[in-house]
Amino acid sequence: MPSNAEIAERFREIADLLDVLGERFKPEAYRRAARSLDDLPEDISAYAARGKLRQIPGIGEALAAKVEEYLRDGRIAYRDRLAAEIPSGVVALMKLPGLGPKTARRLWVELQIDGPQALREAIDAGRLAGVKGFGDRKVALFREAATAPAPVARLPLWEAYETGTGLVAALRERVPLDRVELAGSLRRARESVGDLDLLTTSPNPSKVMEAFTTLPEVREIRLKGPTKSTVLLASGRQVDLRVVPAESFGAALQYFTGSKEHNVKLRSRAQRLGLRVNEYGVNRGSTRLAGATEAEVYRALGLAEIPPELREDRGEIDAAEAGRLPRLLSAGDLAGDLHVHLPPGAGAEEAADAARSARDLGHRVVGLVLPPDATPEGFGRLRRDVGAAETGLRILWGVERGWKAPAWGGAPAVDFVLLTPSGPDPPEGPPPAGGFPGVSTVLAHLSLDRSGLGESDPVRSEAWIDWAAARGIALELPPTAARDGLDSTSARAARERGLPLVVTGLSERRCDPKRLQVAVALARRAGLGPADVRNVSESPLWPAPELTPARPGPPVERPAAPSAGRRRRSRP
DNA sequence: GCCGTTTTCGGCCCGACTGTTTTCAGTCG
Ligand SMILES: Nc1nc2c(ncn2[C@H]2C[C@H](O)[C@@H](COP(=O)(O)OP(=O)(O)OP(=O)(O)O)O2)c(=O)[nH]1
Ligand SMILES: [Mg+2]
Ligand SMILES: [Mg+2]
Repeated sequence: MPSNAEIAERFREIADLLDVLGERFKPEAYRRAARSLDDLPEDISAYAARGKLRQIPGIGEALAAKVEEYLRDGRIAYRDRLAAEIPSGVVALMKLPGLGPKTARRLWVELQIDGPQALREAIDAGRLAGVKGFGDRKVALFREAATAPAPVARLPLWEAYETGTGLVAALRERVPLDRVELAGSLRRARESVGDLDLLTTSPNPSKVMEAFTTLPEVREIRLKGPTKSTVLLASGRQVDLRVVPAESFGAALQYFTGSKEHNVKLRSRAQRLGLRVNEYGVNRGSTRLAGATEAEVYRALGLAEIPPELREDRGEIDAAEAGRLPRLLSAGDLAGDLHVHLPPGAGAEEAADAARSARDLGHRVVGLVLPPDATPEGFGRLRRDVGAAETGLRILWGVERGWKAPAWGGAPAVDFVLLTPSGPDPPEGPPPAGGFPGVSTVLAHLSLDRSGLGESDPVRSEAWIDWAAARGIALELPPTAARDGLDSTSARAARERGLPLVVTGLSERRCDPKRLQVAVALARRAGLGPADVRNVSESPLWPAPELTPARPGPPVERPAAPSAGRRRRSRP
């Protein structure tokens, strides 16, 4: 859906330009519409053709006209006029850390500074000295902002999770803390995370701030106050810490988890109810109604507690009011992980270790995955040697098979095949030989990634979902999202198509509960419940696809029939 | 520019930190 993204980008440009002009609410109106376009499940031109543009949240008469103009002309005259009036460098100035629309405009209008480079030169030439409101400290800050390297890119969720949990552990080592949570986009399980947001309660906030800002990995202190500090790590990654009293922990967690748009909607709702919501609690006048837990905060607003993964202002507040929030998957629902890699040439010991790691987590089933060069003979030996050594855990054997791999040459059959694509798009023509008939198949290591951030390219993910749906092939939700499988947006679409879905940790040698936890969070973000996920059952396999047999299929050992009530696939 | 179980016009979330401010503006979360 290229035009959705293009129009969203044009609207965001307009928003930035209007910011520079000092407009108050219009910029947010354009950003809201841009976000709606990003969230749209279909190409915007389909809405335009049906005359339904105005039904998109944040699109009214004026913006609908601009969408139509772009679809017709490939440009929006209003944007072009603004862009001609305001040098792009002024927008760049506004985006420097610590500078905003007011400063950028003043620099431009009063001092003819039209970009970061010009700002640095002006400062070095002393042109800012004595200008009202620009004292020495501010000028120094401007210069630093103008010469600092560009801010680091967003981090894929899984990496943010590792950095974040490491940081929490480091902080706990140095100072006693009551409660600590990672909040922000990480807690919401966004596929990409900009900064890390930490919330704590402590009887001694200043001690916590001191410990936080002096952590060895801290390169620079951006802000430091009694309740809030911001630092940059050596990596350039920003971390925000907020400390609040224990009785405000729930309200603060609600605030710091966001999203911003969710918070604004919630607080507007509170206003209507005669209430005020902030990070310290819910209040009516000077009476405090809630604050210790998030559930309390939502209840005070007449809402069911909204899972963090859904807090994006995409209708979840109305759903919470109506009691229509979905029952989401939780880690405890899973019977086991279906994607634990065994190393090349793994023997019985390694396989047994992997199985035991799963059993020790209380799992009832594990999918052990052989590397692509595995052979039926080697697999036969491995399975025999592992034998009945394991108790209380069912092993399902899978093998990764490349698209062009020769068909699996004979018995014994594995329990499932992880078919790995060789290119970015589904191929035309006959189905691959890598799989084989009669065996459940999942597309694995599917890379739909658009930007290296775990977010899928909507066009390609739709193509793969179509391809898999037509063949009864399952799709995978790994902790790395679109790098290796579905992200939450495409998982939502796949669920609507009724595809078999598996939530996996995609780990090496051992079942990794932390990776599984992240994958579950992504599944929750997709709105998936236990009924949508195959591996909630210890018989998680799904019907085998229809692939062209390369040779008569070997006898297939199916330890158990797939559960009843499975969805039927349809041919295209 | 959008939007409506108080509004079709008047609102549009609320607070922390910093700098230069003598009472607050700007930026950010
Ligand atoms: N009420 C309110 N809350 C905000 C605002 N801006 C940010 N927050 C809250 C909600 C955010 O999720 C949280 C953390 O802010 P961040 O800027 O780190 O955003 P977030 O973590 O959601 O996304 P990120 O991946 O860091 O870009 O603070 C705001 O303008 N108003
Ligand atoms: Mg954040
Ligand atoms: Mg933050």
